[in-house]
Amino acid sequence: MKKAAIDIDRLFHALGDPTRRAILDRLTESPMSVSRLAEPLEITVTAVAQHLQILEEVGLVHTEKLGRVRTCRIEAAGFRALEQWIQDHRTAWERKLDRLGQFLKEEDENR
Amino acid sequence: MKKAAIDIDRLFHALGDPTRRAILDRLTESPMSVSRLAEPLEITVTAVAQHLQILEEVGLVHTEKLGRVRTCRIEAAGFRALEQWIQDHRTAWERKLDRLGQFLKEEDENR
DNA sequence: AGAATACTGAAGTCTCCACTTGACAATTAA
DNA sequence: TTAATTGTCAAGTGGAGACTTCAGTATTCT
Repeated sequence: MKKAAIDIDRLFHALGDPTRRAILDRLTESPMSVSRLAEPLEITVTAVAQHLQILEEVGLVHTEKLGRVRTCRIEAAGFRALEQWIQDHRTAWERKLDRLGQFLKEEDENR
Repeated sequence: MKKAAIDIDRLFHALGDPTRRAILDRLTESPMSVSRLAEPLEITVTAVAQHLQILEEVGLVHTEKLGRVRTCRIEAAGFRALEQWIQDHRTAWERKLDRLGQFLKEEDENR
């Protein structure tokens, strides 16, 4: 009965948006409120809240509301899931790329 | 005058689609023609070709046409770009997460 | 040559997604 | 208490993107 597994689909999708990556970079500096996050981005607070929901769903951000302020901070789970995916694929990838290595040396004139 | 830099936006976007990841996984086994790639996926050859174009643009796949057959194989550049992005962000991320560590221990009862 | 194979290009459909607006709720400040 | 701040909810708009179909081109097979 674990936390819902992080969906790699949604993870990549979440990271595919420049605004969301900007939010993450910003939160890397320090935790921050929603409206504070919205300031430099030229979009509505509502839009930022929507991005935050997505980021939270994939475990890249954690938020918590105290009083009227929702404080957002970065979370490790999503990042770890991404690293895990890469880990899982690097092996197969490198194996393949090694096999290709020989193959490509034979036609090395076309680069 | 280097190759057009791989756009991290497009990279994440490319990897965000399950069909495209399936194509990649498939190509990890061995190089393959477009129509061969299309077989197990339940979509048109045209659709697969469109996916391949995207994958090629972000350096995850390399294709080459000989005669009437276009052979597709996996390429390292995109994968490396992804690892690079992670590398660049892990530091900041971990620094932040460490700082958070102390903070979170103090409220460790809510998990 | 004629038929099958392997793709390509253009155009259309349909769904999803980023973002907005506008109305509202809750908290804090004056 | 009134006003400002901070965010939330519901609904709508516009554009991108994952397909499809159909018509065409080049190559290989018979």
